[in-house]
Amino acid sequence: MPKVETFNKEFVLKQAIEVFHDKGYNATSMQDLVDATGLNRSSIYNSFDSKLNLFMECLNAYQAKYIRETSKVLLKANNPIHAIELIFDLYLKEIIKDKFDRGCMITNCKSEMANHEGLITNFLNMNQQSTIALLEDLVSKGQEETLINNKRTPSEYALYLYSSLQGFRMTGILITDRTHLKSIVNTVLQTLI
Amino acid sequence: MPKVETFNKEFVLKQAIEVFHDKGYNATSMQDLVDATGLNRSSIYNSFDSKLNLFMECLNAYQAKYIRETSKVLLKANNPIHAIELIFDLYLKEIIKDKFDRGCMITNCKSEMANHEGLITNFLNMNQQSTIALLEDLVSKGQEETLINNKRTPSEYALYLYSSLQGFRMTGILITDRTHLKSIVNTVLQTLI
DNA sequence: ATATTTTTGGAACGTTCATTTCAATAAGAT
DNA sequence: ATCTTATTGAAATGAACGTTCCAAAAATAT
Repeated sequence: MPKVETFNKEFVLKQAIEVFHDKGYNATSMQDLVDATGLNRSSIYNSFDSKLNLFMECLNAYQAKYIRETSKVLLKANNPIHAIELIFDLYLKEIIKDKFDRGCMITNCKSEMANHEGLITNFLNMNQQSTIALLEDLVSKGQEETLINNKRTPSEYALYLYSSLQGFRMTGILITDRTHLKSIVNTVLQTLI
Repeated sequence: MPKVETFNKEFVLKQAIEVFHDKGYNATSMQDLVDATGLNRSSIYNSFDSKLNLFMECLNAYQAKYIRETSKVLLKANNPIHAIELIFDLYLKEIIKDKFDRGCMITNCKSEMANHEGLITNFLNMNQQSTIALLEDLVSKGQEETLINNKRTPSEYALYLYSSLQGFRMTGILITDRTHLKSIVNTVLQTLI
């Protein structure tokens, strides 16, 4: 059969993510996306149906990138508490790397769109659930190895860490000093040991 | 002299805050504000100059309300650590009370607009500074009274608590179960004692 | 080469946006 | 009563919004 998709979808999503991450959903216009991707308006609608759907694909790609990087980081961890530290360090690096100080795209999306768009709220709930599950697993193993104290259950510590991660990302929007950020991480970890 | 301002500015701001808090800045239209305030378009522009300026006034009023409530709560505190707990409890009540689960208007604004609008970024920096200063003062006193441990400096703990507060507000957008939320607060406090 | 299907370009769709304009109305001050 | 200023109503501004449309171009399969 004939002409197959010619543009690089991965690249297009990467460019779209940059805009959405910077401006959020509502402040991003279709023209912004046309400019950023280099695609024609029609091509965007042909391939992504709507602005919201393109945003959803960006969210998924953004999440997938973090899942990949988290998995990579977990392999380097000596033990569960070290794994948790490396996860925070991953975000710390992201904060410092981002020269526009945009925070986390998923956290920003939660703040902007949660409880307004069904698809988005569902994505956010799934993201939350899997993040907490990962953390709970790490805490559970950490307690088995007596590296993490037993003052709270894995479920409680997981929720605490999830909440701390979000706060960390929010803080990183206005505070980008490595020392200050690392101090937050250390204080969070101090709770567990 | 002649006709003095006739509408209730406090009420108008309260109504505008409801909309901005719910939808954020960009998703709120001038028509939304006309509908919510009951004011005429022209009257809004007469009194507030622009959408952005009205939003700034809303932010200030919203912040002032929290400063008032925080001051009230601090009077009830037996000691500095109790004061910190009461501040978290204040937010906990807000989270549970809000039937639309909108999170904190200032945190949302940070996520949506920080590092884009100068006036907003300035407001957010001031808000951050005063919040951290309050927390640092409480931690400092708590350490003097040996209610808070000396593992970290007041400045470090203040930043940690500030970050935790933001995370708490973000978490409260999707998790509104009192038990879970209270568990986060207790875990944060456990770090200090 | 021809048939088939996708991607393009670019204009156009109808709405909605924030903001302005201006004459009419209202009300305290003189 | 009259002057002065604020508020109102309603329409109009022009730009920008997300989305659609369609003919032209491109590219694979036959």
